[in-house]
Amino acid sequence: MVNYLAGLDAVFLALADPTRRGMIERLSRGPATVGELGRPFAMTKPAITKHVRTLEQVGLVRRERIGRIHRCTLAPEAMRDAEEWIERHRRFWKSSLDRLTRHVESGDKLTLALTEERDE
Amino acid sequence: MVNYLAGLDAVFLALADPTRRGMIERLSRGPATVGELGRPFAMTKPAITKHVRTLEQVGLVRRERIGRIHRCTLAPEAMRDAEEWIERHRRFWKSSLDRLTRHVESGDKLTLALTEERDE
DNA sequence: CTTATAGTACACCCTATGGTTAACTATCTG
DNA sequence: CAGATAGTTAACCATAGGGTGTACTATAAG
Repeated sequence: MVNYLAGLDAVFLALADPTRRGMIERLSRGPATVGELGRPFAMTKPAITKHVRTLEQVGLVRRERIGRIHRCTLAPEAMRDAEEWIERHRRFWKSSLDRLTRHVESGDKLTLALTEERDE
Repeated sequence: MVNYLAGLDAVFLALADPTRRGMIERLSRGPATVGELGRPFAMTKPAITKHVRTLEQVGLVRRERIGRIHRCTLAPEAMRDAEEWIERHRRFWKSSLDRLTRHVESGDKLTLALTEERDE
């Protein structure tokens, strides 16, 4: 019924890490190598590799090998679904809040608000 | 230097789960009890409790106890930072893509594009 | 009082995540 | 060729996440 795009899980999960968000911020100012992406963070190269690969796998980063370096660029189209999802539910908020307010103001109609969605 | 709001970690992580996104979708159509939130999902009550608590802890859901039921409402203000973060980097995309395109079109200036941000 | 209902707490399991060290491949440079 | 540089792979570790079953609290209802 509700469509849980598997991609949303992955994108939100990728964004839930400060290191990866930092990499995205860096990439939003232009392409960078893996080494450059990792330099600001106090962690080893394999850890950096993993983060970059995560970003690549969820489609947020594209990679191009040039000689021995890997040139990474941001591919923020992958963020569209995530942004749309959030935006959609932030919009619904206002209307549902209005309805709620109406119920609250009418006192004991609260119970109605609670049971109106039950289907058993 | 870069401000990694701890809250962003938590909100993105909360959104990275289909069950919790489903609960938010449900709540965007009006308040609901914990039981109502969990009914669509094939999992036990303690699991539901945990998901709801997660949403509550990151500030996406507010809870009000009425007798033995817990009335949950959406508090999507907590999504603002997340949405803003995404929107910010989706905006930067276009400009950085423009710069990239310029470099690509000029052939061997690619190397320049890769080194221009190094500060060591 | 007794039972059903709403929800939580606790102990536990399994797997995924984020990190490490060590060793490796591949490219660039002297 | 020898060495340095960029990056990955593999094995491992600790912790957190999502789920379970069972037991519990508290309110509602007969």
